[in-house]
Amino acid sequence: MFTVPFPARLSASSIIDAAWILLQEGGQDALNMRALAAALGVRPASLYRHFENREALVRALAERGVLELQDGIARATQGKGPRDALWAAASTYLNYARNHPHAYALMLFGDDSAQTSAQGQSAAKALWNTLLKLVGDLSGDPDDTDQAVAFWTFLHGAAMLDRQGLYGASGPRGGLDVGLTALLNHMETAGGSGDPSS
Amino acid sequence: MFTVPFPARLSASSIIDAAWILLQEGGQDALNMRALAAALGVRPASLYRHFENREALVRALAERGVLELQDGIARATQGKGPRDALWAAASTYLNYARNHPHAYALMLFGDDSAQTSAQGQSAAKALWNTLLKLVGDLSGDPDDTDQAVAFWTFLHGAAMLDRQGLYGASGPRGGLDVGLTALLNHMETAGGSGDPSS
DNA sequence: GTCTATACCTTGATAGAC
DNA sequence: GTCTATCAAGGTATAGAC
Repeated sequence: MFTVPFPARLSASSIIDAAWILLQEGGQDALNMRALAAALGVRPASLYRHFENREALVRALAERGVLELQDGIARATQGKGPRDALWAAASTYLNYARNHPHAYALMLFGDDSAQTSAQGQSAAKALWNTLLKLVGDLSGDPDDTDQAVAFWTFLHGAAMLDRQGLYGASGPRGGLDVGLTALLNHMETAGGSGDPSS
Repeated sequence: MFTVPFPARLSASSIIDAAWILLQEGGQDALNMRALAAALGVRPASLYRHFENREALVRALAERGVLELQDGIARATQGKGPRDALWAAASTYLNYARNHPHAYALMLFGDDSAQTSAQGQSAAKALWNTLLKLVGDLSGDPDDTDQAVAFWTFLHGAAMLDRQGLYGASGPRGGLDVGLTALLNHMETAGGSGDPSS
């Protein structure tokens, strides 16, 4: 008579926590409703009382990842000069992507890993604004989209190549330092986007 | 009596051609054995006489993509000076990724889009050698791995962000030009990897 | 709110007739 | 070499009892 379902065994946050672990350890494939239910000691059907479907769950995970990464960047850049802040942001970004490869992919690619996804757009916008401000602090142009695009492009490329192990056994070596140095130098010397006429 | 299976309706190359179209139009999801058989006017089981399994087919497609891209770069850079050649290579690379987004992903990510894949490694190595040589021609160091890593990182990042539509409605704007300019300038001025002691 | 039970779908792949 | 027929495995999701 004390096996009535109170208090609830599940909650949105406990599900997200378990799902996050599954994602972290086995990627998207490991993140399925059966495995998730098993990890929580519950039946798959029970999950649908807390999340309408798998997509909603994935959305919540992506949001969590973006907030974590943004928070990490904010903390790493606090109190630093423009150039140091950008360097710290890059380092934080790449470390996060390396330590949470599946979450990083989930944030930017969403569910399918093809085409544009809603949470990908949202995550991208959030990260974009974060990086844009930092870049503006160095280049002097508070809306230096071109330099910010270049910076983000480089970071994302490094995150993805690293994630797939495509740098090979020797890793990126000094390539990331070299690239970042080149981009930051260019920001400092070039000032704005390079086309003041527009 | 003339419906005997000669001459064969299928061949490895006709299958690859059809698979390439499916991949191009619908991505990996559209590339399944049923759809492929239907596109060829044949039953799914018949495909297994020509490819041991789906993975072998994907491997062949990845190989085709790498060759196409390498060939395009070779042609675009031919007869150009070092800096122009690198610029042309970048342009060709990004155009290829934009025009064949699914094939590009297949080449570098392989089947699953998670973890390291065999054809990903192979494709990466092939592209790497192509880019390494071009970079060496500009920087002066024939084995300037750091600069080549930076260059490739940027290209891959641009290809992936573009592919996912994450640059937003306004696109990368001048960001790609800015980034490439920064990297090429750095190659010219910095000479080697920057650590002649190693 | 969780359970049992199951429907339903989409895959890749195979056996054996022709 | 292609066919019919079918299996096995994996997934999301729902109805209705408790």
